[in-house]
Amino acid sequence: VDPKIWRACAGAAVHIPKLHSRVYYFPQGHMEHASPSHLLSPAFRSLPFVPCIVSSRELLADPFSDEVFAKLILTPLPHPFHHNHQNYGSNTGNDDDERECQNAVVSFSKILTPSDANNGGGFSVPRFCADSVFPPLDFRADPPVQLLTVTDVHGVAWRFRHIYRGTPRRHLFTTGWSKFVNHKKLIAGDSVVFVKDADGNVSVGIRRSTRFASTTSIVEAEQPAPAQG
Amino acid sequence: VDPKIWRACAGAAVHIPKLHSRVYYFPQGHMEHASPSHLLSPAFRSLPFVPCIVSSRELLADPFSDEVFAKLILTPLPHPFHHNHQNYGSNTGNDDDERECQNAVVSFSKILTPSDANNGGGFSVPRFCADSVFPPLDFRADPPVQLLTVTDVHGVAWRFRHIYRGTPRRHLFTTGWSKFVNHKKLIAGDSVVFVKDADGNVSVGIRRSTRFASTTSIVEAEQPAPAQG
DNA sequence: TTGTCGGCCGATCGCCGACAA
DNA sequence: TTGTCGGCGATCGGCCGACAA
Repeated sequence: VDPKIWRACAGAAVHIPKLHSRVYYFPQGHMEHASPSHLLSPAFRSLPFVPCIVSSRELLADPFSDEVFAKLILTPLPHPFHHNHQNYGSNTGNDDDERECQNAVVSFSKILTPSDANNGGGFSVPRFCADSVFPPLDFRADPPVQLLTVTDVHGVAWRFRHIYRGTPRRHLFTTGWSKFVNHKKLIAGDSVVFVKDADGNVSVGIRRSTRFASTTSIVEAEQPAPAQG
Repeated sequence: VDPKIWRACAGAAVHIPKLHSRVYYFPQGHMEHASPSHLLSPAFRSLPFVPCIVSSRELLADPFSDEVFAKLILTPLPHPFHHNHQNYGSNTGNDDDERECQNAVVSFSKILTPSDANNGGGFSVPRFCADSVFPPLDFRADPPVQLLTVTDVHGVAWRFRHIYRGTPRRHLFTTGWSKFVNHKKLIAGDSVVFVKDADGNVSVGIRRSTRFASTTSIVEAEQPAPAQG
């Protein structure tokens, strides 16, 4: 998975330790989050924490739900960390892919409204997103319209008809949007993330709202969110 | 799963040993059919066959594909079979459910034509099926029509509009058929099996044609098959 | 007897500007 | 600036008899 779109989907608050960095593994915390059947060597289970090295690091996306996650392999260190050890890696600063992300990358996320997710078929493109992420329209045309190709986390290409119309004028996705919503099984409250890289290529990621088993809608509580990433 | 519809789906050639009957387990044959990861005790792997008792027997259907299968648990016998042993069960004759199936049960199977599986939405009901399996229509009506409710292997009810119309007259399923085809993901070459029990209740089962990875259609080769079960 | 086709009608999809928040 | 609505035109699903195999 491309690190730019991965990072945009995960959000700015998520930090994944870089390769070869030193981390502490907390067996107790892991046990609480993992499934009950998760097995852990008894030698580690009783320790409060285990010093480790990140020996493998992959940014992945679920092939069905598109949800992003990281796969880390931690190798226990034979001895606790010692200050000023010569083989220390750095835990601070940015990873290579994080640095790359900050380099000439623009992203924008929007929580889908009921109208966006409806079978009505359209998507209201916020003005800022159209101006800063998508290729500029030819405003001499009436109405200005273009075919936009974006790629998802798996590299699959999706095409949206991007039009600027209506009174007052606004940016919209029409043809192609409904197919995307249905295929990704998006509902109101989910988010879409558009990312433009340095070459002007646009990617799209999705972030699903946490859906409770409760019958009450949580869409209201999810509404107020910062739009720009 | 109801044994009547299970047997109709499996076909007359399929024989499942009855409970408590004696069977031979062939490890080599099983290994060849099972997935490579299937584990088998080394104690059994080298034997040509293992005398067993059928200690559990269930007729099941895959919840997604509707394909029927049997789950047997075989308990190895400590010693090879001896003739005239007092605890011998019988391997011949019919199981209880096979006997039940033969009792006042009528079934009919048809391989779906392209027209049956098309999105056109209809199903040509063969004359014999309409006469012998489905409840009789009121031929005084013009056209004769009724709403037929059938249950699948999971006990889910499906409703088909059964009408006798056209020139020349023929039996057809219209409303409800397309929904069934799409939900079961049926294609031309697959079969449907209708079963009427002694109480006149109608069940429906499906049997999928073996589909090869090859790009050539196998529909032609599958066509000539006996219709009545 | 029954598989396939073209015609046709109604339902749904989805594009549109109006309007208001 | 943008969310929702009603209108309406295009498309599609699916019911029909004709016809032939």
